[in-house]
Amino acid sequence: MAKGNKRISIADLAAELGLAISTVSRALNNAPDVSGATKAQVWALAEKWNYQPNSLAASLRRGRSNMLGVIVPHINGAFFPAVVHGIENGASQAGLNVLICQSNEDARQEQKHVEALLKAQVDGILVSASNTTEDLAHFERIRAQGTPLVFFDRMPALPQACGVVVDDYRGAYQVMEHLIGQGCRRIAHLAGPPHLNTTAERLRAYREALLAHGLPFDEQLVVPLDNSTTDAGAAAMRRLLGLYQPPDAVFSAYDFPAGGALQLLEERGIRVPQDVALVGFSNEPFTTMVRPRLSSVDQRGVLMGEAAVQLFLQLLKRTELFSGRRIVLKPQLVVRESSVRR
Amino acid sequence: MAKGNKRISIADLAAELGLAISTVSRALNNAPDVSGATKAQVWALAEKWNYQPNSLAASLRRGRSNMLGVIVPHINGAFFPAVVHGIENGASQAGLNVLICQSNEDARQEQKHVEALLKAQVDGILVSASNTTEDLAHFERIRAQGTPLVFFDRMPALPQACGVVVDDYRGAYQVMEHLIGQGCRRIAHLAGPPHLNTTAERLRAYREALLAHGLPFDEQLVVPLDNSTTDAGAAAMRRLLGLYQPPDAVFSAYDFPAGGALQLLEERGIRVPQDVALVGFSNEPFTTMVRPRLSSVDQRGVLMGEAAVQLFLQLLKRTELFSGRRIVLKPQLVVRESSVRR
DNA sequence: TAACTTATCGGTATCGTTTCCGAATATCTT
DNA sequence: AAGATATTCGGAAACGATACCGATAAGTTA
Repeated sequence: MAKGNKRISIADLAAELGLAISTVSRALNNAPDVSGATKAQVWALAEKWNYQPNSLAASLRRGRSNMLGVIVPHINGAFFPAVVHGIENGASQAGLNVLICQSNEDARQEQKHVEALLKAQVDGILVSASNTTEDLAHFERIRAQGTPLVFFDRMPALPQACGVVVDDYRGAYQVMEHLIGQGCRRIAHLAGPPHLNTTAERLRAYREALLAHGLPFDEQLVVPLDNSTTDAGAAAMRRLLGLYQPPDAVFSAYDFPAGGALQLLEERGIRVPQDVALVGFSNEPFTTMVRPRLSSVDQRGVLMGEAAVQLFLQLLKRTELFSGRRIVLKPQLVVRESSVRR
Repeated sequence: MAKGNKRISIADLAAELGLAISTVSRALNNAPDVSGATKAQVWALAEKWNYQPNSLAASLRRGRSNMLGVIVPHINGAFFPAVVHGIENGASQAGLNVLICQSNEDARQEQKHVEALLKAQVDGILVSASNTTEDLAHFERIRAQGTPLVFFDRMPALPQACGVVVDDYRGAYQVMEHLIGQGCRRIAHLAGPPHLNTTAERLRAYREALLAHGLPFDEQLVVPLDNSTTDAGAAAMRRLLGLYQPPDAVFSAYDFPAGGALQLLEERGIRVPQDVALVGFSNEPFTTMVRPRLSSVDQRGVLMGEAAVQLFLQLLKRTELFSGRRIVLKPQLVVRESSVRR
């Protein structure tokens, strides 16, 4: 072992081999203008001395850090972890490290994370916007810096934003057709935030599917959720049951509130799906553990993450070509006991 | 705006103000040997030009990157996301960025991630070992580099490893005392991997609690789980039900298998908790959604993450003082319907 | 008044790479 | 055999910041 405990650099290798630093550098990078013989020498010594390149220095010189910044609202539930997993798949294939940040549905934290990521010189930023994000200045700033930016799932209303989303409208529409096909005529909707593209689309599909099938759209049947917890779902369900004409089906924009609604219905002795059919959204693992099993819509998390990285890589090559480009994934309705009437 | 689209450096600021680069640097760092007047100048211009320090350059020079590497087996379920959340809390307080990697319970991926993190010059590494980690060479390498290393939850058998864990023995022992107190006399255990400290401790507590209460230890009642899924739990439960003398209680080392066992018992028409009492481990959110609600043990994820960062910070100051130091958190038994007999 | 602190700032080496450019040798043309 | 082209390597300038050391001016002390 050379140099005692100190970390060794290409200068050390160069000195030992009597080569120039630049030659060692190109040898390690397998450049074409280094002979095979010297490459072999360099590689051998690097191996022997366990040389670890200082990626900070390389990044500084190159101008890029080989790091990908990711901002998610949270990593609870199953969806965002799945996306993160997909991102890591794609990133490791491309030789990129991934910096993950949680905004906790807080716009201020999101801004902070954007600043931090830009300061850390990430090569690109992948973000799913928080619930509370109204001001979009920090996203503009990313573009201004020339850093590739791609959204996933939650896309803010930016004209030329790139991103990959699931076709929420289509998924929700399938839910509605399914419920209507099961004979439900008075379908309620537990709605997410109206300013989120995802939940807005689900609501739009809810409405348009009703009208398309000659069913009335009753505003009383649309209950906004304060958050995506079981409690919020139970509260919303309680309100629906207090109606003069309660619904015979509930389509929830999220799974956990659907679970909460299920609990309340159980307490009240209302049968699911016979009295009230129930469908959620996200296909959380717990949907198969409750009784009756909860129908839901799968959002293709892993696929979404991988697609987001692909889009980023394309953006890296030719920014202008992919401006405004968005990839739309097909969701998958998973029908279970909670919505099947016999 | 100056310099067109280019990112500006302290050299630009220095040139504009007629100062030396070094002075600008110290001004920005609020060094004591810069006058208040010039500091104000520098800060004003930095603000006006939206100067963003290049942390790569600073890190290169300083020798530390302000980044914390984290390796988790996965971010499914609720526990590890909670830990990650705690880590982010602690890290952001300390001004550190967090690099999160998933090993997917694969020792090879874990090694890869260690290499990547070391190459990325992280200031420290926080890791919960994978299921399949036998060879510990990559952990030794971290120590050899002088990089602080702290484990959480899953700790390998390294003599002087630092880490923060939950008292699995205590938690499991409480479970057993609870079950015995409920009148259960033939308690089975769905066991996790024997080479993991966590699950090994749970098994040990299972055994010792039995003996301490004068109950026999029957090897047939200990069923190893292939993984921590519901299917594995159902399979294990099936095996238990095939026994000549089936158990009257099951303590599962994880929640999801407990959920699977619950499903199977329901299918067979076996009442929980009257015929078989059931307790899991991890306190997953779904435990409150199934019927009967599942008793479980909370592992204090957020707290664990924060404690891990604290331990890292101490390690950073005085490595030698905290060698072998481990923080032990108290778990919390949460009793629900699945284990309460009346 | 000379010497000595103190406050403030400039110059420069350095961190470890990459990359451009040019030099030296070797190989290939007619 | 002389010039043209390829191959292989070395030198040196960056990248952007930090830190050591020395210089200058002002204030203090004897």
